Amino acid sequence: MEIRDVHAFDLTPAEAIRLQGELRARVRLSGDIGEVSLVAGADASYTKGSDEIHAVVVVLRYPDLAVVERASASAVTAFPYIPGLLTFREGPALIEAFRRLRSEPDVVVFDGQGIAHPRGLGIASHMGVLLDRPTVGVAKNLLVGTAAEPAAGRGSTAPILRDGETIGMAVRTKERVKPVYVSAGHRIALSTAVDLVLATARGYRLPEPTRQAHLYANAVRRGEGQTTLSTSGG
DNA sequence: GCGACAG
DNA sequence: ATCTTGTCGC
Repeated sequence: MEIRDVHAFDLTPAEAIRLQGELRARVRLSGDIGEVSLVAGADASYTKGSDEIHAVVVVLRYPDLAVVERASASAVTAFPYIPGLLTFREGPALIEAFRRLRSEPDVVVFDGQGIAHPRGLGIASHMGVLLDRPTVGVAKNLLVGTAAEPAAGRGSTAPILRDGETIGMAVRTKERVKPVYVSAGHRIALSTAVDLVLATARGYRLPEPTRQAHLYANAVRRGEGQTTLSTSGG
């Protein structure tokens, strides 16, 4: 993907928090993503004891969800994991993976929060602004806010509330299985984000874009990353 | 001051 | 996130 600006990541936690305050003003919570033909999933895997990170982006064709491209980038993280500052740890490697991507996905699903974040700038929103592309946050756990338990059936939802405001939606993607927490990332409405998650979740708790990204990230970490129909790197 | 805390 | 086998439940 084309990525114009050079973005700062080498910051102290205090500087990172200040930058988030500036970037959240650029997040847009609306926008018609139009006809989706390519959906991407982004994720990262780590090597046990080291700070080696393996970031990947997997592009799937919509609606059949066939994988059409994979890109990866491995690096040594310079930032520790601090709740609320995840992007400063995974962002650099993810940006490189996107830089190596040839296709232009219509929307990207991230493993983590969108605006359901202490400062309204989870990894999906942050990356959305940097990539200037529609993004969705799909987290396995909440960072802020609370949500009631959605009904047991697939497709049931319950708003993620924070100070009486809806910042996301708990979505049951699979019957009787713990819901995922969806929040708008950038250039997308929450309802559209929820629709996309349900439309791409087929048989598993996690939607296919993130599920495929998970699998590929682990493969890359184990040195089994393909090159055949994908873009490799690292 | 005491917990909570995406991946 | 990662370390890890079998096991209980739908």
